[in-house]
Amino acid sequence: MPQEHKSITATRDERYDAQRIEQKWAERWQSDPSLYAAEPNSTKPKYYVLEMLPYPSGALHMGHVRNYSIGDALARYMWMNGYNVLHPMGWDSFGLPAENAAIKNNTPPKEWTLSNIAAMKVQMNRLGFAYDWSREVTTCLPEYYRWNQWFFLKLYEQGLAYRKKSKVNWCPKCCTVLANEQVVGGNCWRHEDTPVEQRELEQWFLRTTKYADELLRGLETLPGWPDKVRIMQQNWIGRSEGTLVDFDLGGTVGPAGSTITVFTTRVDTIYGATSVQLAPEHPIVSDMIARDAGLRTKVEELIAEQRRAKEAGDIGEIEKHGVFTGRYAKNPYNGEAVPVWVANYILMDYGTGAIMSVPAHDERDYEFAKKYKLEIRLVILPASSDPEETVAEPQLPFTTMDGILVNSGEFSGLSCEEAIEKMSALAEEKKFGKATVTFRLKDWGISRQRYWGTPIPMVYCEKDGVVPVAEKDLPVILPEKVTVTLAGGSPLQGVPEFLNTTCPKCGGPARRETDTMDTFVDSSWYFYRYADARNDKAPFDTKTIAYWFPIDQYIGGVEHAILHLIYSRFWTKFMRDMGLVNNDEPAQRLFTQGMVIKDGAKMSKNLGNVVSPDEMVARYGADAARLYSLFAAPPDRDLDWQDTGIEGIQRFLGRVYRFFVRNANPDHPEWRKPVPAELSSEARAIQRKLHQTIKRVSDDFQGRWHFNTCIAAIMELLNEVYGAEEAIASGRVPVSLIAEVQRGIVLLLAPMAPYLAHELWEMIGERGNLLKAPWPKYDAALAAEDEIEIPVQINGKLRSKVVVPAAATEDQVKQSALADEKVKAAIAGKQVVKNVYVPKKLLNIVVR
RNA sequence: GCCGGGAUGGCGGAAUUGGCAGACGCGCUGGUCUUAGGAGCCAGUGCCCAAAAGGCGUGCAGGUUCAAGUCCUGUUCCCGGCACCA
Repeated sequence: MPQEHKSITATRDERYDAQRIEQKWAERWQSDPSLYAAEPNSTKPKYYVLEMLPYPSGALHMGHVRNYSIGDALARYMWMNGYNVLHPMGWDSFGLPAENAAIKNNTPPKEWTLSNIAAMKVQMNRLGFAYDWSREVTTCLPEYYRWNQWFFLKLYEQGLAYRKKSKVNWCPKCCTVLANEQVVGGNCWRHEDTPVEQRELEQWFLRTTKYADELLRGLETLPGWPDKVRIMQQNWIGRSEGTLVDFDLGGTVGPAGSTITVFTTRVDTIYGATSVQLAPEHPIVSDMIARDAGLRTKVEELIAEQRRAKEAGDIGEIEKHGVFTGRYAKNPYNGEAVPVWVANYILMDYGTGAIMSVPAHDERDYEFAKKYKLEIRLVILPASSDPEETVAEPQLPFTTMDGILVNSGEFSGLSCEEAIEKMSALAEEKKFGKATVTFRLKDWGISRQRYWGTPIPMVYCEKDGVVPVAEKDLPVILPEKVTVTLAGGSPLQGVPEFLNTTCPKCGGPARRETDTMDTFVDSSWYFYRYADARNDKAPFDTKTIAYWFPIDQYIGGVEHAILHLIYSRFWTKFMRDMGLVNNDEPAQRLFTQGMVIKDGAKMSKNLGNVVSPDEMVARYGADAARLYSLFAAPPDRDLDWQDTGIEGIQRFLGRVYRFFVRNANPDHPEWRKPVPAELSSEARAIQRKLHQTIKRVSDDFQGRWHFNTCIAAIMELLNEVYGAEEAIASGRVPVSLIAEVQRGIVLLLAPMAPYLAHELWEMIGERGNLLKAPWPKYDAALAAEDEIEIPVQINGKLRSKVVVPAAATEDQVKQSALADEKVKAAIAGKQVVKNVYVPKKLLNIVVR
C-alpha cells in the first residue's frame, strides 16, 4: 500500500509557493485598472456589494481582512454569475487620530492620513481584493467634503440644520463634544475609560427627529437586515405613546409660565397621582428657585447628584432624592391640587421633564413616595374574569395594564386601555392636554471642536448674524498650516486667514464657524458617491443612483448598528425628500460579521494578542489568510483566531496545488472531451462528489453564507480524489473527468482563494478571464447516489445499517433490515409493534 | 431589571425541515518515505470498559414523541445591547 502512493510524495517542483504565485498575479492584476470596473451601460443585472470603509489608521487589522474577504468572495461570486458588480472602496479619513499623530510626531494630519492610505492600499492589493479603484472616495479631500458642506447648506435651508445652546456630552480626552450615539455607558466611544462630561455649548444639530417615526417604520421594510440590528435601532429610537397633561400652578411663577405639562404613558392612573415631580433642570424650577434661596441650594444639590450619576453612567441606580417646592398644581381631571416636587430621578431630556407621580402604579414613584411618605392611592384593580368576585388588593406597586379603574370618577369601571383612549380624548376636548408620541431619539449634534474634519460652511456677521456660505463659494477649504493642540476650542480659531472672512450677505467683516463636522457625516452618504465618484457638478447624478441603489448587500461590523447605520438611513431619507435619490433606504440587505478574537479576547495591544495581516500574508499567503478567515467560523459569529488553524488551510491549498501539478494535462487529446456516460465505480464516485460539492457550495453562497461549510465541502472533494489517486495514476479515471473536476475546483475556489485559483486556471490551459468565468452548474442526476445506507433503529436506538439501492421501496428496506444479523438478534423473541420508515433516511422498528 | 444571541469531543466548528450527533479542520497517536523530518502520504482518534459486546453522551432538571442538539416548561452560566425613558 505505501508503495502505491509513492507518486504522491511531494517533490521540489510540486511545492506550493504562495509568495511566487501571489506576486505574479498581483502584478498582472495591478497592470489592468479596468479589471474590476463596474460597467457604465450594461444590460446585465446590477449588484452593489459594499463593505464598510476603513479609517486609515495605518494598517489593516484582522477584522478588516475578515470583513473584506466576505465582501470580496460575494463580489467575485456575483461576477461569475453574470452580474454587473459595483465593488468600491474608500477611506473614512477625517478624525481625531490624525490630530493625535500630528501632536505626537509633529506630522501634518493630511500627510499622515494620506501616507496611511497609501500603505493600506498596498495591503489591500496584496490581499487581492477586487475593488474598482477608479471610484475611490477619500473623505478628507475637498472633492469629497465640499459635498458635505453642500448638503449642510441644503439641510440649513430646510430647517433641518439648526443651532442651539444646550447641554452636550464633552469628552475631555477628545476635547470635543460627542453625539448621544457616541456615548457608551456614560463614557466616550473612543475612550472607553473616560467619562463624558456635560457642558453647555452652542452647537449645530441635524433634525434627525423629523424622521424618527419613519426611521422606525422603515425597519419593517428591511427583512434583509439582522433582527439584532433592527431591534437595537428600534430601542434607540424609542417610540412611546402617551398623553400630555397640563397641571395648573395657579398664578405665574416666572417666564416659564404657570403650567406644568407632564408626559405619561399611563394617563389611566391619573386619579392616583399624588404629586408632580420635576426634573431639577426644568425651566419652571429655575423660575421657582430665583425667588427662594433655600430651595435653590437643595435643587443645585439634586442637579449635582444627577450630573455625577450621568457621568458615572449609573443614572439608572441613582438614589432617589427630592425636595418639595412649597407649591401645588391642579390635576385637571379631578381638580385636586397636588404637591410639586423636584426629584433627581426625573430627566430633563426625556418627555417634558415633568411627570405625575402615581405611587400605587409605578415602581419608581412607589419607591419615592415610601421614602418621603407621600400618599399612595390605589386606582387600578387587577381585572377579574368574574365581575362578582371581590378582588383582593394587589401587591403594590401594581403596574400591569391588565386592570380595571376604580376611584376614578366617571372613568371608574373602564379597562386601562379604554380609559387611556377616553381620558386622552377628554384632555384634547377640554384643551388641557392631548395624546402624543415621544421618542428617545434626539437630534444629532454634529459640531466638533476639532481641526481634522469638514468645516461647517457658516459665517457670523455682526450685522446679519448667522449666514450660510454661498454655494458657489464652496468648498470652504480646511487650511493646512495649523498648529494642532488638544486645548480649548477648535484649533481653527487660531488661524486668522481662515477665521476672518466677509459676510456673504452684506460684504462686511465676518467670522467663520470654526467647529468642524462629526466624521459620521462623511460616512452617512459616501456609498452614494461611489456610484458617481468623479462628479464635480453635484454630489452624484440622480439617474446613476437610481440604477445602482439600493445597495444589494452591505457588510460590516455590528458596532455600527446604531451610529453609522441610523445616520445613513436619516441621510437617505433627507436626500429622497430633496429629490436626489428615489430609494427610501440605503441598503436592502445588511450583514454584520462577528469579531476576530484570539485566546478568548478581543485583539488588543494591551493583551498582546494582535495578529498582523502582513505577517500572515508573508508567512502563509493572502489566499490562506483569506480562506482561513472564512473557514474558522460562520461569518456572523465571533472568530477565534488560531495560528495552527491557518497552517491547516495552507496545507489544504498545498494539497490542491499538488493535485493539479500531478494531474493537469490540458494537452491530452481527451482533456476537453465530454465525460463518458459509462464510468467505473471509482470514476463515478468522483463525478458524484464533484456535483454534490458544486451544489453544496452554490447553496451556501445563495443562502446562509456559511463559507466555513463551503470550504469543508471542497476539502471533502479533494480528499475523495486523493483517495482515488491510484485509480487516476493507473488510468481508470477518464482524463475528461479529471479535467472537469479540476475546472470545478478552480471555479469553486475562485471567489475565496483568487490567487491560487488563477494560477491553476492557467495551469489547466484556460485562457479566459476566471473573474468572469461562469459559475459551475451541478447535475442533479450525476449528484445522486446509486446506493444509500439506511440506519436501522430498534426502539429508537441505532442497532445496524443496511445498504440498499437508492430507489428501494419501504418493503425492500424492511426486508434487508430483517435479514440483517444484528437486527435479527435485537428483535429475537420480541413482537414488532410498528415500523417507522422515513424514506431514504431511517427505519425504526418498535418492538415489545 | 428589560431585549437579543449563545453553551455540542482536548480545540475551532458541522448536523439547512424532529430522523445515523461530532462533517471539515486543528491537535494528538501510530505507520510509511527519508541521511533527517518540523515536509509529504496512509490510518486511528467523543467518553467509559483490556478488547468485543455493551453502556453513556449536545450547560442543568423535567416533558412531548417511535425518534429531541433541534419542539415545550423550568433553570444556570457566558457574550452583546438598552436601562429610573415616565
